Amino acid sequence: MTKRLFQSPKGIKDILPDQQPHWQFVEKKIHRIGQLYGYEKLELPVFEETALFQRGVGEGTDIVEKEMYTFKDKSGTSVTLRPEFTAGVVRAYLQHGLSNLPSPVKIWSLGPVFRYERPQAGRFRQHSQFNVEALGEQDPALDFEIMSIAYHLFEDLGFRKIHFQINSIGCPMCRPNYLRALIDYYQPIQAKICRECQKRLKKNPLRLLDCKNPLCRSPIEKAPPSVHFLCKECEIHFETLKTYLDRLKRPYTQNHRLVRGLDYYTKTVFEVWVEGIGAQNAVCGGGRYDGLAEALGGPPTPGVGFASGLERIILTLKEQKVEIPEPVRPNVYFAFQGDDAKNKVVEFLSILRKHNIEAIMGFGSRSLKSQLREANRRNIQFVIILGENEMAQKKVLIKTMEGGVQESVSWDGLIPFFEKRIGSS
RNA sequence: GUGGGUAUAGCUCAGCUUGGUAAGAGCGUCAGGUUGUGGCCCUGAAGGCCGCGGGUUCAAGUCCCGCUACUCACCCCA
Repeated sequence: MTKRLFQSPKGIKDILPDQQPHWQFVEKKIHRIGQLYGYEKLELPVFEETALFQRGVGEGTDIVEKEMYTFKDKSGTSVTLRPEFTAGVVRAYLQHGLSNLPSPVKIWSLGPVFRYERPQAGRFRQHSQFNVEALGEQDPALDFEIMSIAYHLFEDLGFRKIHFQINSIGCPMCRPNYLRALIDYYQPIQAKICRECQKRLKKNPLRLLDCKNPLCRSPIEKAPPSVHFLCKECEIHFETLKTYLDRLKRPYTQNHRLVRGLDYYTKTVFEVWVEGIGAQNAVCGGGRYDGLAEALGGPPTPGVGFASGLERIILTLKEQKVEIPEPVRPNVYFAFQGDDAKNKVVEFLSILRKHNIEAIMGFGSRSLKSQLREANRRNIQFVIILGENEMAQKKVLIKTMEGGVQESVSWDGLIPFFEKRIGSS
C-alpha cells in the first residue's frame, strides 16, 4: 500500500452525485430541443485519426498546434482525443453516405471533448459539449435555425440576457480580397502591434482582430471590417440572416472582431456571451463551414453548427441562480429488527421494486433509531417498519415521515397502500 | 508556455505576526442518550507524519529555501 492517493489528472473533474440534478436538468432540455427542431442524435467516437483534426480544424489553429491529446496506438497510428465535434460529424457524414438522407441532415451530439490547456475558471482539459450541425444546405434560414436552437435552449434553461455576437468572414471568393486589405492596413503600422500579432500578420491575418493586447486595441478599432469586403452572395446571406434575427427579435451585436479560432469557418460566425464564469464569456460558439467537407476529401457540402459547453452552462445556471428541480429520492425505506424480519425485508423489497415502487433498506445490524435517522437524512417519504410484533401478526407499520403518522397494514395490503399513495408517474 | 494566490481532518476554516502543552472548531459520518422509532438538543468515537524535501534552532503547521499540487489570470476557446 502506497501512501500517495491518486488524483484525477490536471484539469479533469469528477461530476459527483450532488451535481447530477444540474446535469440532468440540462441534458433533459437538450434532448427535448433536439426533438423539437427535428434533429437526430449522432454518437461519435471519442478519438479519431489525428490527421482528421489537422485537416479539419486547421494546421495553424491553437487547437492543433498545442492543445491536442495525441498518441500512437499499438499499430503506430496517430490518434487524437477529439478537441471538438464538427470534424468528426463531417467525417461520419461522408463515411456513411448520409448525403443520401433528405437534405439538410440535422444532427446533434453530446459528450466529452479534450484540449490540453491550462485550466482556470470555466475551462477544463475535459469538458462536455452539446453540438449541433446541419449539413447539405446553404440557406441562411438554416443559420438562423441553428442560432435559434442555442437561443431556445438558453431561454428554456432560464438564462437572462441572452445575446448574440455575430460576424461574417466571407468565403473563398471574397476573403482573399479582405485579407489583402487587412494586410495592407497592418503592414505600415507593424511596429505598433504586439509580437504575437506580427507573427499573425504573416501566418493568419484574420486572427489579428481578436488580439486582446492593449497595444493592439486601437489598430483593431480602425482596421477594415470583413463585412465591407463580402462578395454579393456572402453579403446577401449575411443580410438575410440579420433580417431573420430582427424579425424574431433576437438580440445581437455585429462584432467585427469575432473571427473565431478554427480555420473551417465561412460566412456566418457567432457566439453567445454570458457573464459570471470568470474570464470566459462564451457559452456557445459556431458558424458556417461550407468548405469543410471538401477539405476532408468529400464532395462540396455546406454546413452550419455550434457547440456549447455544459460545464459553462451549469456555471451560468448557478451564477444566475436558476432553480434546479430537487433530486429524486426513493419513496420508501424499509427498516427492520431481527434476522427473521431482515430476511422478509429482502423479499418485500424485491416485490416493491417489481411494482415500480422506489425502495431501499437499512443494512448491517443497526438500531431502529439509526435506521430512522438514515431515512430522515435521505429525505424518504415513507418508512416501513418490520419488527418482531409485526412478524408475528403478518403486518407492517408504515410511517409517513412528514407528520409522523403511523398505521398498521397487513402484508397483503402493502402494495395497494403504496399504489394508492404514490403517483403513477 | 508565462505570471499572481493558496496548501492544517471528507467539507469550510482557526492556529502562523510574537517558534516551546494548539493538533483545534463547525459541518458531515458512525455510535449512544435504557426496554422497538427520525428531525431539535446532549454525549462519545473514527478521521490529520499541519502538501513533499531540505535548512535555521535546544525546539518548527509556526521562520528560510527548493519542489509539487491546486487555483486565478494571460494566450485561445466551450
